[in-house]
Amino acid sequence: MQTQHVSMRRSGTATYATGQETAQRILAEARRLLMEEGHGKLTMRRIAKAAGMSPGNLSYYYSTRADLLADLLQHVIDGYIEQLQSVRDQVSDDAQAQFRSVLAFVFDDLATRETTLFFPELWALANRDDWIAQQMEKMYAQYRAVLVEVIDLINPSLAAARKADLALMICASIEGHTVFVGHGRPHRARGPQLRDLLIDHFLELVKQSGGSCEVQRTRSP
Amino acid sequence: MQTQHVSMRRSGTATYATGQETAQRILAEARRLLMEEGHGKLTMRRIAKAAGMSPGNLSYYYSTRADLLADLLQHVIDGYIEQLQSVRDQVSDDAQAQFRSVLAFVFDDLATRETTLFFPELWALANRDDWIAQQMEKMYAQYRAVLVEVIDLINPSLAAARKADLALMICASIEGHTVFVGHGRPHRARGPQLRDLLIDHFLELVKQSGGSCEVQRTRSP
Amino acid sequence: MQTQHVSMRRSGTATYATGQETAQRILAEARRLLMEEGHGKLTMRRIAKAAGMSPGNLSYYYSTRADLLADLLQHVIDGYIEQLQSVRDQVSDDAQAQFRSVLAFVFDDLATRETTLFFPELWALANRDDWIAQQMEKMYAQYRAVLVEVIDLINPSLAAARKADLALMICASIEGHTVFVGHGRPHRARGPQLRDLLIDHFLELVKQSGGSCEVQRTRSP
Amino acid sequence: MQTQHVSMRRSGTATYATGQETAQRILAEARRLLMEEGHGKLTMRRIAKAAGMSPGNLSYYYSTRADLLADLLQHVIDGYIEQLQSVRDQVSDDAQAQFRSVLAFVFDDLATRETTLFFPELWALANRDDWIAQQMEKMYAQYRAVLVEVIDLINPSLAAARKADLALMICASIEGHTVFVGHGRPHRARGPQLRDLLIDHFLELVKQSGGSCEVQRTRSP
DNA sequence: AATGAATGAGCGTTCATTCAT
DNA sequence: TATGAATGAACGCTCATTCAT
Repeated sequence: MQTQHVSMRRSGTATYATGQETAQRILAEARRLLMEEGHGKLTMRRIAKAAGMSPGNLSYYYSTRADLLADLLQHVIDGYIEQLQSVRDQVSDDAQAQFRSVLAFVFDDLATRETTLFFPELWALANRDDWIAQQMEKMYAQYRAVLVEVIDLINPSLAAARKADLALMICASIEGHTVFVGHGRPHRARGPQLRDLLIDHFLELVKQSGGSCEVQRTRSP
Repeated sequence: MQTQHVSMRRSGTATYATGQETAQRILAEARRLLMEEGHGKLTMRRIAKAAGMSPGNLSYYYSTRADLLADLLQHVIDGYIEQLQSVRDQVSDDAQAQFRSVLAFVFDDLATRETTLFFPELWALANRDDWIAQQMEKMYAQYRAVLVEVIDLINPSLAAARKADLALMICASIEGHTVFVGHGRPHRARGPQLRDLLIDHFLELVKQSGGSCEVQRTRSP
Repeated sequence: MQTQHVSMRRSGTATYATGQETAQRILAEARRLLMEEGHGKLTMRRIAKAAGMSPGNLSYYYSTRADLLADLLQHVIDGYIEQLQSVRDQVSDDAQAQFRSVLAFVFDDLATRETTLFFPELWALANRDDWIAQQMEKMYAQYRAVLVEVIDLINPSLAAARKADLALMICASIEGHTVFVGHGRPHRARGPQLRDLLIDHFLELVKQSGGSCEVQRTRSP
Repeated sequence: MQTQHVSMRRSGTATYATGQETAQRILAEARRLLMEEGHGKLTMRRIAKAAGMSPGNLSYYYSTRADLLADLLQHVIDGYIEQLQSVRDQVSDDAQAQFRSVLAFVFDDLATRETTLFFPELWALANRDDWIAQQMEKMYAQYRAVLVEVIDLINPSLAAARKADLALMICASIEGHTVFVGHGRPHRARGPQLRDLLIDHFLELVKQSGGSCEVQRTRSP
């Protein structure tokens, strides 16, 4: 919308080893700053200082703040995707156990300082910037793809659209808890209880859910 | 219906008619700016310009940005609380119908442009500012209090702590949908389906849920 | 030079009793603020607030800051003159005792918080504003007039110009101690010793000083 | 002769030639402004404009006004110390001649435009800022150290504390004349007479003064 | 005699960005 | 690759002042 993002954001080609390292350092420090101070304080100067370089040199790597922000987001999001996939690869055989452990991982992660601070910033940013919204959706799509696979293992008879809806609802519901039981949030102490309550309940829903994704006001008899 | 909220932070007393109008205009424009542009662009100068006044005069009404932000939040939050209470007062007798209509209202409201834009900003702000976090929690506490009452009508046998947990979980889960099915968000089209699916299922959960708030891994007979 | 001071600075005529009181209050509070915060923080707003009135009303009494400052200076200076004269009236007969007590009063006064804070501000202001310089000179002239009278009592044989020079030198020397032994200054503890040393010696000088005001490199026979 | 003082507060490293020049220009213009306009008008913007640069660039060299002020003070004070020491080094052998020439230098310097304008500002600033008070005291301490040495040459029998008191009293007395016989001040014409009167008199005092620093009310045989 | 309301300039400071070296 | 140096706009905020009421 407002900002035009190109896929190649870094202008310093970072062909030498030192340049590569510097590029990594920039993203790492920017990530740290974003988490610890919020995106309002994520200024070029601060990033440059944190990465031990001059503002001039930072703008050699990223000529605009928007470019840096774009790469940073990719960087952070990639990290989450990796984490999620490694979790999924670890658990095995039992479909329900997989379901539980994937959701438990996400729920527990949401209470980390990093995630609690980062995601609300991301959500707010996605409201103003299409590119960010797009990257965010990509990330969540991958997350939901994992969920759909596990749901399919548990209840293959469900319609595809139903599975997608269930995954979306589960994902959204869990994300919503960030604001309430996240790091430093008022109901953090209820986190574990809510996590188990939510997971149990969603598991039941997946198991018993009918084959249609049509609205079903009543499910009785 | 719109109540006139008395400001706690404004130093301009707004005793004259013109002052009253100006005070209203400030909050209205600030609110609009917060939603349209995000809190990063909610500057004193921009608000002043939007309200058609000099920066000096704005700081006659609000001597600091924090004061203005505080009043703005109160203003917006009070609006939500009012809406919620009026919804609750409208629905009648049947407890389950009350449950459905309160949750449906919140879910539908979340898809309005205003709410979709405002709440993520609020969540992000709450991470950096204790006062905002506190006001936000107050608002959600009132919301959940309504939920707890309705839950109590449906299933009085539940332990108090269980009711509180259920209300919290329901509230958090619905809020989470803002980012996915809110205004302009990628899954907005699935909103109605997700709403009904979620509400039906939470209703089931409330009805069948055991009396204890302890973790119950198995719920089968 | 820069500022044009008129003799009638207050525009509010203060014909009513309440107006008179308000005018007094303004000066009193302005004086207090000047002493406690320095003239850099002596703003119209602060004075208005301290005097419990609106800035608008303050500018009814003093339409510009310069006017207020002018009256304030007069006010403060008048206070000092009064004090000095009352001291002189109190001491009696013995000329040398009068000399001692007038100088001791000035020296001790210079260590009060008010004087230590006020006079350097005055000196600095006098460098930029002729009117202030003029008022200050008037004040010091009155002070030195007293000194000259006392010197005359002690050693009438001195030439008039010599008496004036002595008074000026004594006055200047004592004032200089403000910066060193004034309130909160590093050598405050030596104040009493310096005072007595200085007074004793100036007294000797007055007593023995020859009749001419010409430069006398050698005083030996 | 002019030594290049290394700044302690400047953050711009001024490694290039242009940077060096700019740094010099800033201090020079700031000094000029302080003397010409007074410390109340010594603003960052004015300094920047006077030095022909943008406010942004000024704050590249001095990130805060306090830092600039600190360096400026050091700059000016260092200049005075240097001057004083060079004066002292120039005069030779005769102790009394040294005494006369050091005091005469200070007294004459006090009538220069720069000194008359600068020192009252310094005294006023020292009342509000501890750091400034401290630097000022350091400067005067060095000045008095010179005086003490010369006093010691003239009258070695004096107690150390007595010498210190005498130096302090002489220093304070001379400084006090700034306001009366300084540049543009009403009694400037009497300067030379007062200078000689003062110096002669203090020299007598130093020569004849008893060995104790105790108060001596009577000195007569 | 007093207040509320408003202006517009100025403050110190931070910012993204540019460019010569 | 990297730094030093510079710009100009914007930030929140305070100020003296004005004026209708």
